Amino acid sequence: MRGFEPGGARIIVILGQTATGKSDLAVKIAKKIGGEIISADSRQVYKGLDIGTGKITEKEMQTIPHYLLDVANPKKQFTVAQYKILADKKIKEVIDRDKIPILCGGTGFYIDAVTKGMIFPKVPPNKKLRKDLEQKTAETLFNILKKLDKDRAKSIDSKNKVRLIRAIEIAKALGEVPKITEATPPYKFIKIGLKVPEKTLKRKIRIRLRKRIRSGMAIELYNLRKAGVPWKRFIELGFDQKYIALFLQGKISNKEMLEKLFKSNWQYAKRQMTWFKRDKEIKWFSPVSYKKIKIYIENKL
RNA sequence: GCGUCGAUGGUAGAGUGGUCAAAUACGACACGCUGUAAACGUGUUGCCUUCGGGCUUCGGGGGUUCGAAUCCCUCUCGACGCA
Repeated sequence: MRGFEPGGARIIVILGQTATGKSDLAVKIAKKIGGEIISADSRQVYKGLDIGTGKITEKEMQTIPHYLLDVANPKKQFTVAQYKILADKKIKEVIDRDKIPILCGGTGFYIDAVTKGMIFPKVPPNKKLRKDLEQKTAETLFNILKKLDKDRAKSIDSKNKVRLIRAIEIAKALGEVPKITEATPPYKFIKIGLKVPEKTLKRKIRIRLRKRIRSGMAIELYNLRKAGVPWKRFIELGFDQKYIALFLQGKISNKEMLEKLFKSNWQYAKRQMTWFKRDKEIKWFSPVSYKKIKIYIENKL
């Protein structure tokens, strides 16, 4: 720990729904204030998933360093806990270089993991146990958890199998689920949210989709397939890759694919907003009011 | 023209005399989330309500019945078959 007092170093966070122009803004700001960008996107971490996830291109980066892109193998599952570790490290590095970290992305959970200092229990996924537990009903799982850890059982969503399984996994490994903890990070976060009217956003999503398809989103996935990523995995990699994979396999028509792609993008955008809405620290701007954003940031720095 | 089958809530699609404001899925809307988060889960989804209920719905009209989305007649539309 050197140099900065708690609350001293500033980190800019740029978040918002998909297709609102976060990446562009981040680059602009970075150039202005001497920042470096740390992605907060749960899909762009994967190598080879470029067009389909809207990953920024080399050219668009305009020489600004971007981190936490292409850090994971698409065949393997990447998780928040891993992200959190990598992000913390990168932030520190950037600050040590006297640059300003700009956290930019649309994955609310990843952003919170960093900005709220979430601490994840160090229990890696136990594949065998999970497979076992997956067979059981939510009710059964809930009862198992109750026996292992009453406290966690009280707060958990008793119908959510994914959560229940993880809780049991932790409880089995540690004897109990550690109380949810957050350690306030030693930074000050300036959270900028980009918001666009519903109609505009829908249009933007449409336009972007068309562009992605034209740029060869399907080819990109086809290449992943050839590189040995199983079709099954595409479903987990995200909606764009899911529906394109279904199309490539001849399971849905072109028309159906386009409909699903748009719908799932839009639904995602709404879910993102549900997440962001709760964070009262976010200051919302229209992506076109760059000047206002700039002034806001400069006042906070 | 004759015959058969069909017409159900935003969509698909169950229901074939009461337990039906009508399964289920999708969509829509809202919400939750501490190692899958583009994931996963929850709630609401005819109208009104003092949350007890009340009211109007299953192509249109008419009937049978204590009671019809369900049975009968008829009309409209659609699919198929025969001419």
